[in-house]
Amino acid sequence: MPELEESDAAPVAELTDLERQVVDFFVDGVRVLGMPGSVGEIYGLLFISREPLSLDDLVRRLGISKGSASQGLRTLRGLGAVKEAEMPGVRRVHYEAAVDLKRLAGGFIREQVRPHLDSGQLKVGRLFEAVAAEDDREAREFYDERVAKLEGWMKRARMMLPLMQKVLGQ
Amino acid sequence: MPELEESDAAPVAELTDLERQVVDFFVDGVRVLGMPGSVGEIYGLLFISREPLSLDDLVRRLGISKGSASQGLRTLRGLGAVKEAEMPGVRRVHYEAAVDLKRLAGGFIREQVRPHLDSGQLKVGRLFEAVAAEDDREAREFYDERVAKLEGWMKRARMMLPLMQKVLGQ
DNA sequence: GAGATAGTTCAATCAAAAATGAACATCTCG
DNA sequence: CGAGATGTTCATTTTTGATTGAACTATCTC
Repeated sequence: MPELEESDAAPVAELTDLERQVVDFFVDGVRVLGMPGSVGEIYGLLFISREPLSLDDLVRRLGISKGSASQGLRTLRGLGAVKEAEMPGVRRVHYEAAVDLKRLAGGFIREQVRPHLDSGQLKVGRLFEAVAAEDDREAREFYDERVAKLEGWMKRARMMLPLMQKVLGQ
Repeated sequence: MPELEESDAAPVAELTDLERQVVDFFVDGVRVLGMPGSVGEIYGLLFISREPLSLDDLVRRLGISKGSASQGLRTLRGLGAVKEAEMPGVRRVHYEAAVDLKRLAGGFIREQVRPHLDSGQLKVGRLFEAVAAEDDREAREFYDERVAKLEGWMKRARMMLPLMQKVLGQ
């Protein structure tokens, strides 16, 4: 007794159990890193696919919109998390997951971490200026100590980056 | 020529320029770490305050609801990012910012990072099971290699934690 | 122990972020 | 060319998650 067929959709292979689990794994992963779930879906499916997939493959298999897929691929390209596969004679471009952790981490740091650290740096500079404008000496000393602490925190955060690269790389 | 006074609100000291900047700094900071902005507001104001503040102080100075303040303080307590100040003869409990980076990082790792790593660990285990159910030998080998890679990534992520503690601590 | 004071909870509201999909390029090759 | 195929953009819709605020609990004070 077949259920009502989905009206007029092209027949699309459901994700296998394994694919579903991997996709979900990466959805969670990228969410933790502050990125939209669709990016994780796309990367996850590419990661567990034995052959490169086109944008249209992703749309059909994941059931997401063309817009999401396009935007998600743009993000992944920016991170260096996908590579275009050479497919002679095939027009449509196909992607595969980049699986070099060092490169992935590098991309993430460059695109998502560095900008925040840099703008934080700037803001600390402005904080010191704001502190200098304080008239009361005792207050100014307290504020100065706190902002200096903040500056130290930012410095340590920057120290983490190469260290991360080291642990993750190779 | 004074502007129209705010109707009937209790007179509340506006945040100073410095306070505003520090609060904004921490709002951005906690957002990057995936926490609600109000948590950053509260921690930021405590961080730059020369004396401990009560929940009600936070509500009035930041212009947030009692609910947000209560919930935000709960989160910060969970992280070990605030301390209750001893104030003999004062009923209402007052808080001050904990400013030991090692402790802050430890709290963040314990509350926000560890749970994700643990659940990821579990999921990788289930992935290996799903791979084992694959019939085609070639496919199974490919999947197995990929999931093993994932397992390796998780291991490296776990290696990062003590390292972070080390760089940030002391 | 009655009334005030302090703080928490949680259903309802609101706002920020993500996803959609139609319109718009840009190709490709017959 | 020009007709299909491919991919991007972006205004709108949807979803998610944060915030509010009223009701409630617990605790002090006299």
